[in-house]
Amino acid sequence: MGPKLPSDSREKILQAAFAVLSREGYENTSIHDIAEEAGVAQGLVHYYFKSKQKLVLAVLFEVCQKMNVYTAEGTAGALAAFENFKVLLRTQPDAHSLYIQLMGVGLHDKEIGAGIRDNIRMERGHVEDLARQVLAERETDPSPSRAIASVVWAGVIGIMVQKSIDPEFNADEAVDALAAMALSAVYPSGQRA
Amino acid sequence: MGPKLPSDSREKILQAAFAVLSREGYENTSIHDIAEEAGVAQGLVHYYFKSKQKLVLAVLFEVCQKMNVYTAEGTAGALAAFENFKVLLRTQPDAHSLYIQLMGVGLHDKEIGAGIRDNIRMERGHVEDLARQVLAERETDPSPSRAIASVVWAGVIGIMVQKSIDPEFNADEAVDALAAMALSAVYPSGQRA
DNA sequence: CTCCTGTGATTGAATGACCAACCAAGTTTG
DNA sequence: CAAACTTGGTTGGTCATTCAATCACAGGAG
Repeated sequence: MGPKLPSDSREKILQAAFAVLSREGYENTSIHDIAEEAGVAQGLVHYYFKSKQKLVLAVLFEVCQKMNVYTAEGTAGALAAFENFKVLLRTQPDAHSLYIQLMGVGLHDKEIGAGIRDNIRMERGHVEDLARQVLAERETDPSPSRAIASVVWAGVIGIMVQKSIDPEFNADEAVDALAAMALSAVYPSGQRA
Repeated sequence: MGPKLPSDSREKILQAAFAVLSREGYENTSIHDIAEEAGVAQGLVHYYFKSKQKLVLAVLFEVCQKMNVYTAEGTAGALAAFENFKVLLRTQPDAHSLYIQLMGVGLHDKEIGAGIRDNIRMERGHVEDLARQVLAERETDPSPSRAIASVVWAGVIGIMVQKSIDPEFNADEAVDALAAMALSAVYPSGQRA
């Protein structure tokens, strides 16, 4: 028999919380349900996570880690990230569904809101870095990279939402169009008056 | 004393529900709170709206009406819509906040989900019509209009989300960039004005 | 080798609060 | 008067959190 790590139950609870939250939805999920899914007693959930809020915060952190798409740099990295996103849309619908829900919760829960906000800022920052690298490769003005990142990340969120809510939504087509628009906008031709 | 319209209380409840839901959040809002805000008895809420779900559905319909941005057609209509959206971001933060929350709720509530889904499809359809008009004005292939609409509406949702969650988000810059990308993408790739 | 004991892990029941929905009785209005 | 409207209390249930009690086990004492 392998050694019984003290964090074994903690991990089971975390996975169960993710499963129940994404399956049943935030407002339909009780600590009791999570404990049942994890196969432990209700009290143990509060032993490892002081409150429901802290547990959901830990789950949010877990979800964010499942959504990483950055595997390379420069133009190739940008193209790869869009491809990775298309794969994630197929393989991680639960994580996306839960993320969308926690966005809503975060609007009125200080801690969860801070978690979501930090995640969005970080992701937008990654996109901005990629945009700057692409612009540098083309030896053009790097100043629009922030605006581009705002739009690209908005598109990512919006595609996630439409895909989650509408099963008929053509996500691949949308991602391809977003990629084309983003990479053509990086050219200096898109200047505004 | 003015004449007491029978629909007066119903309207008061609807407005109160919008106010409390957007201020406190969905899972922190009870029928009791809404009745108190409206200045009526608890039972009256169930008299006019059979259930909490039906009430929220009516509020969702109300919210969607506050988010209309289409005032003209063709390229001018598209530009006007983006400008109207920028105004809405400043004037209707409550409606946007509530809409985002109901997106999350709709993922696990059949009726609210159907309401959100129909709204998204309709909005995307409006954008697609505008895109087709713009492409027609330019006498180019209208086939990419669906993909463009998917990306533009994704951008709209994503900008709403980022603006609601992050007070420091520069929404005007993002909308301008989205407009520029959308209107330049309408050109067939390779041609530049 | 056995017993003892302290500590963290785990249990399940109790607490106190809250809520959606229902209802029976009152009020207004046409 | 009858129908629509309004009231506020009741009901049956759920929930997060707390807590006292039990368990597993490691390691020191005898």
